[in-house]
Amino acid sequence: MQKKKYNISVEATLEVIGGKWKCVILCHLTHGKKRTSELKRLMPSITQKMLTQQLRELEEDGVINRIVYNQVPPKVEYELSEYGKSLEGILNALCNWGDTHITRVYGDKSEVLEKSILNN
Amino acid sequence: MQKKKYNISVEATLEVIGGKWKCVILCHLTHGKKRTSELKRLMPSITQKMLTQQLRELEEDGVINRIVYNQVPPKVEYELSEYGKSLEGILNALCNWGDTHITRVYGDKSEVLEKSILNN
DNA sequence: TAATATAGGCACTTTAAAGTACCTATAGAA
DNA sequence: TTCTATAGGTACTTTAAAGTGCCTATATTA
Repeated sequence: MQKKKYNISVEATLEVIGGKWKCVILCHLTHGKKRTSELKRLMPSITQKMLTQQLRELEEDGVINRIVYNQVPPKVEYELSEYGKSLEGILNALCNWGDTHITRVYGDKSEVLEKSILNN
Repeated sequence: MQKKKYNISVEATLEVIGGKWKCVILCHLTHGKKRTSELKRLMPSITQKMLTQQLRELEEDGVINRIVYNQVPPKVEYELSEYGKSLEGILNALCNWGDTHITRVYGDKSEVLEKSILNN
């Protein structure tokens, strides 16, 4: 692995949880282990390819575990690894801040949050 | 402003602080007010265009204040707004996590962090 | 007098991230 | 026997993010 130079340590964090999907995936995993298909249902607009790709990268970085059950049709679960749990505080804070921000900008959350998640 | 639908509230956070530069800029601003040229020096690899663009967007979202001094050559300062300060906890946590992660992955921080910031 | 520092704007190009389409395997149910 | 659900893989295309190059204004300094 080639040693990259960072100008500020937050850059290292962004390499792990940056991008459009990783924080979303990790936030869902803070609520517990999830099958691939469950994640897909929780993120209706992610494509199969992106989901698999992001999960692979998160696994490579050691923040999630991939649990394969040897059965057909296949069953694979993902969960935060012990190391990934060190991100839980950040992930919850990111979710909460977004929640507050939505209220600040739009007033009524129900107008911008899909019904499916209003009861979270 | 068109009302976007979010499937999870962290998406709203990412609209404000997502991308390659915004967290970095905000992290620097947690250490206090900074002139444009200071930010540029702190982020040697950002281009003038990206810096200005990201600062504009952060200002539009209400997380930073732009302070213009009417003088020549121009002097402009940026600081976290009151609202932006609600992100301080997250920003510090992101920096700290990155710091730990670098140690975990590379062992010796001095090999991957530019000297200029090792004494931060 | 000419160079410098400052904080940008704007048109264009490049690159990386994300998305689309189509493919695999197989147990069990209809 | 055909269909469905599951968890992918792969080649290709599109889109959005980021970068490049060149431009402005003016007080101060060398």
